Amino acid sequence: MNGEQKDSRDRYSLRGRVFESIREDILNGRYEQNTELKEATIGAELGVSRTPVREALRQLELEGLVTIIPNRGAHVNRITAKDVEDIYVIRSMLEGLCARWATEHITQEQLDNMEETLCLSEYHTGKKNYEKLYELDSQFHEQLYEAGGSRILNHVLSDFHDYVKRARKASISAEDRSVRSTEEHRAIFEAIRERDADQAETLAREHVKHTIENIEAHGLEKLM
Amino acid sequence: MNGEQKDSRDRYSLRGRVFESIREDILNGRYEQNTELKEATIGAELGVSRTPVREALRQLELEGLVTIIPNRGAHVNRITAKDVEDIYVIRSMLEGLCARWATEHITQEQLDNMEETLCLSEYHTGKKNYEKLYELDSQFHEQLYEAGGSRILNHVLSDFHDYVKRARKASISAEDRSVRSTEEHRAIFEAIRERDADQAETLAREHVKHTIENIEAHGLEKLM
DNA sequence: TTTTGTATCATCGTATACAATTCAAATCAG
DNA sequence: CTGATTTGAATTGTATACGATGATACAAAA
Repeated sequence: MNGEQKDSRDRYSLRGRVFESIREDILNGRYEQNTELKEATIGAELGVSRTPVREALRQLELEGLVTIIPNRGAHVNRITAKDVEDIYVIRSMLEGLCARWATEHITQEQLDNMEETLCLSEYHTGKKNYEKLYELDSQFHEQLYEAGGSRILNHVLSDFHDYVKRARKASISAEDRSVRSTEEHRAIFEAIRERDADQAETLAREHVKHTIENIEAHGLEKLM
Repeated sequence: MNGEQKDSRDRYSLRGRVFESIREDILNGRYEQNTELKEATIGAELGVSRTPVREALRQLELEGLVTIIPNRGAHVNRITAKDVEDIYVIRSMLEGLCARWATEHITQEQLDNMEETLCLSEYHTGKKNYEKLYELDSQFHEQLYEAGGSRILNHVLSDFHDYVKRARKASISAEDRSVRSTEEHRAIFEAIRERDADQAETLAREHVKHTIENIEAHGLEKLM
């Protein structure tokens, strides 16, 4: 069901699979806050030894999704409602910046790919196929991050994008929002294609702001 | 010589020490780009087995400081001049946001701690003690990040702050810049204390912008 | 000469073994 | 009964063993 995957991540090694598995479980809210993650237990559940589990936990610690107390163990650090709010404020600024940079750097091929995503989005918006729409929304933003041409900015934005996936999923599944969201994507794309950096930046900022407003209107607290 | 250390990082375990060691070496530019990092070699150099080295390399991979090709090995990913430029643009926005949030959240105790740092900075600016000044500069910014009250924002800003440490060190070691920088810190602090969020945001943004301008004036390329 | 096959070797990926640490329950002194 | 101490089970931290993977060199074939 889930094709999304950062290129840098190793989905084939056991460690990579364990990492993705625990990460998804945390980001999808399948653990209570502070749930203890025991190496042996997780290893047994996933049918691997402690070694790859340890490595995965160490990576998650660096991301802040897990807290490790030496000699005591690892605990889940959920993304809180406040985290989501903070991320949206930060993303609003940074996606604006990214759209600006994309205006300066984007290639014709990247433009074509974005437009293809956009067309599919418009099609599935009509069909109210929210599952697919979420995927396309992710894809549009990832293409934007790529087009920004900054590995640093891409890195933080991609992480944030993952962290708020639950909120984004909820948001996109409301009909009025999905329509507006797709329209806003189109507008951002047009501004980039027209090389209007100011407009692209403004639209991208507003788009992110509208998204969080929609999420909060539907109740962020009860989501997280 | 180096007291700085994120609380979350484990400096006592072998893995923690290996992680910090390699990370410092990369951030201080002691490796060529794409240097191959062999688990056994590093382990031998630091007198530990491959296990903690592997865990450290996996963490560095997540940060983007190392690229791991499955079954082939780990390679150094240096921070490039472009990365530094990008980081300063991003930091300019985010430190502004952080100063704004700090204005809303800061406690009296945090204000007192910042002022103490500031006094020491002013003292050592006069003494031209650049080593100490760099440390105090780091401390001021970390206190600001803490005062912002957002673990998410703190996390990204702290990482970025580490990533540009070489540039920051070079910048602070120029007399005119060190004086100006300390003055700007003082101004940001006053704005926060006076609860003037707009002013704090503007000053923080400008401070970061001035820093990168100074660095570029002295030649960023040859630094990295 | 170029290509292809194969042996060898360095290195990684994972499992396992063992040491160190923590926490709590049991024991003991007062 | 209280509080300190000991003991032991559970868990993590580190080292090592072993199989798997991919690189390299060189020989055989085209």
